[in-house]
Amino acid sequence: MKILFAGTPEVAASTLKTLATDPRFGNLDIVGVLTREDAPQGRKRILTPSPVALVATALGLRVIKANRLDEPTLAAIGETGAELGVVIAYGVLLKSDALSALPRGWFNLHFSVLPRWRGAAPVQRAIMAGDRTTGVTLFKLDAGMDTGPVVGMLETEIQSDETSGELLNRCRILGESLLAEALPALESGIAKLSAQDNIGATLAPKLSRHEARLQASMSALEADCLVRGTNPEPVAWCELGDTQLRVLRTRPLSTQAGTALAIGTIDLVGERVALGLAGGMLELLEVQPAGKTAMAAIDWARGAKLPITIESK
RNA sequence: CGCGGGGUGGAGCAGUUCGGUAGCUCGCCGGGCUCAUAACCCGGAGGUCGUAGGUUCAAAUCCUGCCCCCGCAA
Repeated sequence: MKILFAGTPEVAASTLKTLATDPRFGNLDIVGVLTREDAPQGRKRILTPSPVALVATALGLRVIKANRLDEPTLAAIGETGAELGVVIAYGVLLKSDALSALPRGWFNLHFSVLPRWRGAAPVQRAIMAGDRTTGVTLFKLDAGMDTGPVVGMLETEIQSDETSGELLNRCRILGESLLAEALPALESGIAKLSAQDNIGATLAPKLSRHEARLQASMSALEADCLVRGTNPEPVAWCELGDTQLRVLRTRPLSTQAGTALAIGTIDLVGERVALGLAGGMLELLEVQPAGKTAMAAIDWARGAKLPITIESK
């Protein structure tokens, strides 16, 4: 089957590589790869191709770079002869004329169990909300935001110490299994699509840095979910005087008698570095001071002048 | 030329303002105490202070160039 792959970030690039090289997808013919245009990256704002573009180029695939599906782009897609589109985090909304550009339609691999967490940051939102399980869903794109009929889904438990980066990687692998099952079914026409039930739908908008700020008023569990959900992007942080501390790894700490810390205070509790919150204590495991590389919290504590108080808003 | 922080034994930091014996908390090695220990005590190894040049009697510290790491902003 001739397919067009559409995606942009690292997670999509990994799956593209699998689709192109794994024997499970042997009868797949990737006739084109659609990805976002090169974008400035990093401090020096160097124009960089997307991870998907890099992988596609390395695989010798035809690459179409576009941030909008305008006439020329649709024409280029048409020239590939693709029958079906596989979309993973492309980052561009497809409107009706684009949706009808491929005879068999577009199928989006989404990293949540729809209709929960529709939108750009499903994995992060699931962790931040304290969900016990999540998964991947393959559905046919329609005009709405992640609202199309579902081809299939696979669920997985969220580990209590799992970060978004780790969970996303597991979901990626799950998603590849799902595609391995579903693509042949779609090709032969035996796949059944079932409409989403809008009851229970939640939105997962992109995370802002502002949302990733640790608040002293949180519970230890909430804060831990925030830290895990925002790692590796945009990363939880707190303010220490005139500087900021990024908090990469934490663990809720059971509060024993006599060990409670004042709310908003970071100090040593035995051999552990802990942050006192309104709802319990949060052990800091890995942090990154502004201007430094990430380090074990205990190492940071050695050079920091503890106790120290975080500022809240 | 977007703003800013940083590079000092294995780790994290201080010392740089005002040039003059390499410091602190750990780790590591050895010894001691202890029923025992991540606790405590004693001792020890380990550093051309990112790099190249300059100033100076003397540079981690002052001057100049370069390399590398990172936060913010986009």
